[in-house]
Amino acid sequence: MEPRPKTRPNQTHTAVLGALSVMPMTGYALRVAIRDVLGHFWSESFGQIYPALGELERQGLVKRLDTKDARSSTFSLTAAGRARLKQLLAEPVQPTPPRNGLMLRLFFGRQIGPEACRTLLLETKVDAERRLARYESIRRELQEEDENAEDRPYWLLTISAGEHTARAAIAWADEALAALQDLVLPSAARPRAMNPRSQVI
Amino acid sequence: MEPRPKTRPNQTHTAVLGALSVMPMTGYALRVAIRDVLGHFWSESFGQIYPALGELERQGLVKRLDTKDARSSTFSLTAAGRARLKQLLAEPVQPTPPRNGLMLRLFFGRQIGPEACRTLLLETKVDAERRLARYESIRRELQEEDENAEDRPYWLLTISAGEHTARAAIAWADEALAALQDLVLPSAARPRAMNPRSQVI
DNA sequence: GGGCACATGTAAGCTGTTACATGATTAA
DNA sequence: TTAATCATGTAACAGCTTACATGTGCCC
Repeated sequence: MEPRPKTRPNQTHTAVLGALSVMPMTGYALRVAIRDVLGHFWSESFGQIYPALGELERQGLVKRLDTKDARSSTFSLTAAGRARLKQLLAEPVQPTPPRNGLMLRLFFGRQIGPEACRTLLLETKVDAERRLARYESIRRELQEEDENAEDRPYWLLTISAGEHTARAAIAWADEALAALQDLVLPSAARPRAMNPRSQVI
Repeated sequence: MEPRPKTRPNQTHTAVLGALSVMPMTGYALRVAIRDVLGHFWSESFGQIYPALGELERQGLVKRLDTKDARSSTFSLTAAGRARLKQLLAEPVQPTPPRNGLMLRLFFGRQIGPEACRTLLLETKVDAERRLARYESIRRELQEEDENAEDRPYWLLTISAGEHTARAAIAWADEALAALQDLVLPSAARPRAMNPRSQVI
């Protein structure tokens, strides 16, 4: 009974090192950056960041600048830290097991009925529209500013992914709402039979 | 210091009760059903299912049928269990904090370079295509069989979501691959400047 | 006879969230 | 002066994964 045969690389480390690769930051700023910039596809809980910084410092991957103000310290990546980041990013993506509460509810939608499903879908659609608007505004901001020109093309890839996903969610919600409509109404009441494919893309 | 002010409802219970609402099953069959049927949007690790069944049995939400074979027991939903399921499904969807390893790698793609990103995107695309094919075949199967006619429209909603998502992933991957191409080649080498929007939908 | 699918569980331990605790600075 | 924001951390614990442990029945 070996103690620990397989340690998965800590993904928090990847995110923290990555954020610091863009610019040195305090722990607090890291939290804000991860929430506001990576927020579309990543999250770190507050209580993870400080322990991670401590661990990374112990390993010599980040170092504290700025000891002038004793109450706050800015961390920056060391050369070893940058190397470690590349290593971590090169590792295969570990797919996170899916857990989509919305789909779970819809799959068992018979138990809650079409009306409740309709509400869920409308919420989903509104949410996707909000997200889409945000992505589009972020894209505009990014394309206007001249900072981080080297990183920008990569950042735009993730924005683009968000846009595609949001548009797909909107199209799906519309289609699903129509299908529910057909389910509730007597079949003859609506002329056009929904062919799911016809709505797609 | 109160002991536990806020207990989030155990989502494993929802999935297990939901699966049992379709048909009575053994723990083993539950695991298989959750993996094969809900697998596109849900997962339960093996070690969760038996403890959950025990807890649900203690609460009188499921009961053991079939004590004829002592080594295996089929569980079915009680009336209380069905009521509890409806209650759980009616609760607001708790959004799971996102953690998308692919996006993390692309966002910091500058560190690994365009070629590594290209590889990631190609893998993503192949994966999405495989998923899309699976969804389409499941849809066909579902539309042919006559079992579970009441549940089927809801199941199709989730299949449809999978199809939309997969198609969006494919379109995005194509667009992203083209954008990377532009990044690598000198700008004049390719006539058409990529306007990300032009490729969308 | 061997391997695989069926079947049931337990134990160890990591990951990640939430609440708690504390304090400085700044804007209204 | 009071609230918000900046700032740093710790403690408790829920949730989940993985590995371990065990056994039967069936098919090739």
